[in-house]
Amino acid sequence: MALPKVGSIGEYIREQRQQAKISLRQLAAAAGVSNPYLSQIERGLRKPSAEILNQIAKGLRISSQVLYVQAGLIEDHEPPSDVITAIREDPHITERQRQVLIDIYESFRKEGPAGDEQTSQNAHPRPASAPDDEQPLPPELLAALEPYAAGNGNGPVNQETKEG
Amino acid sequence: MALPKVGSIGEYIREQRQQAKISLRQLAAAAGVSNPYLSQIERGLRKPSAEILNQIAKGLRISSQVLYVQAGLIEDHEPPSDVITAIREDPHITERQRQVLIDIYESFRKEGPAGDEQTSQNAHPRPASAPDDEQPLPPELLAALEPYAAGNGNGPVNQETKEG
DNA sequence: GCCCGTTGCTTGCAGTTGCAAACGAACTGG
DNA sequence: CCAGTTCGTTTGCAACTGCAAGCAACGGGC
Repeated sequence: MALPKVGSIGEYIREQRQQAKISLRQLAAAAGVSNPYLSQIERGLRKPSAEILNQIAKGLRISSQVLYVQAGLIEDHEPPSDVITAIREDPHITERQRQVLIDIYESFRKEGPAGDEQTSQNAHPRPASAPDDEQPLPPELLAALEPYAAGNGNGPVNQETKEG
Repeated sequence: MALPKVGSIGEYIREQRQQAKISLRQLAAAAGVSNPYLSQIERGLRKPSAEILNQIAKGLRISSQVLYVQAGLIEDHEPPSDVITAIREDPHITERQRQVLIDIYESFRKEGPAGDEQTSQNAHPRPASAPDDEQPLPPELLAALEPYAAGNGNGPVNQETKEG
């Protein structure tokens, strides 16, 4: 995270644009906004909305989140060091799966305090290619997890709020 | 179709608010916006800016990112999974545990993409209600995980490589 | 009947976003 | 010198956000 803290979102955009060696108009075209408006944004005369910000991020080929954080529209993004938070916020898994993952993680934390096992913390970790071929997981273990994977079976998940 | 989902974000907010069992005005106050404006947002008559969206997310106690994705302001494909990233960067667990967690998570993603629960993203994990019938995890399952919990692979101060 | 508090919705208005058009400066080349 | 292009900027205006104020409906207490 060697990015210098830029007070203004506009300066950051301009920096990124100049690093990419593209003109203001080129970025404006790529982002789908007008050149004058982008000029004003970069100089801090306008406060772009999230939609525009998202388009600019696309045009710059950078993460929207990074830009949002720069704009102060997103909290400091703590996930990088908080597995529990990431699991809690993941919209792709069911509530049941969430709970199972958290439980397993916590049991791991209790089992073995790994001490100082530091790994390379890259900004873009590789997807799923481990250099050493560890066996993924025994099928029996995954089979044991399956009933949890589907939540409570087939009923619509609604057991959450059982307090009228 | 630049903004066809203006309505969906409002619906989502309303769902989350009603799940949290708070009134429109209460959320408006918690989010620091006016009640009429929140009403218009929920009904899809207004497109809230990212700033307002962030405040509403805070008032709802949900992640800003989740709301932004719902609003279509963040591309969902950007982070393959914040959970994976968080697991990979967690220094408290061993490499072995990391792999197990990732495997389980990915198996969950494959198992239950049913997509029937996505919207009930559990805004308030538990305001102040009694815990329901979610058993943490059967001990047998944790027991099955134990051999993986201690798997070192690279522990500097540890017994030598005991292949499991 | 009446009053009071809460719910959500509608209305007018200031302030802002975002753009089309036009501008001056710098560079190319005839 | 003038014509052509590209650069970032400035200007005037339509459209929008976001709010203060006010509205009708539901329910409880006297």
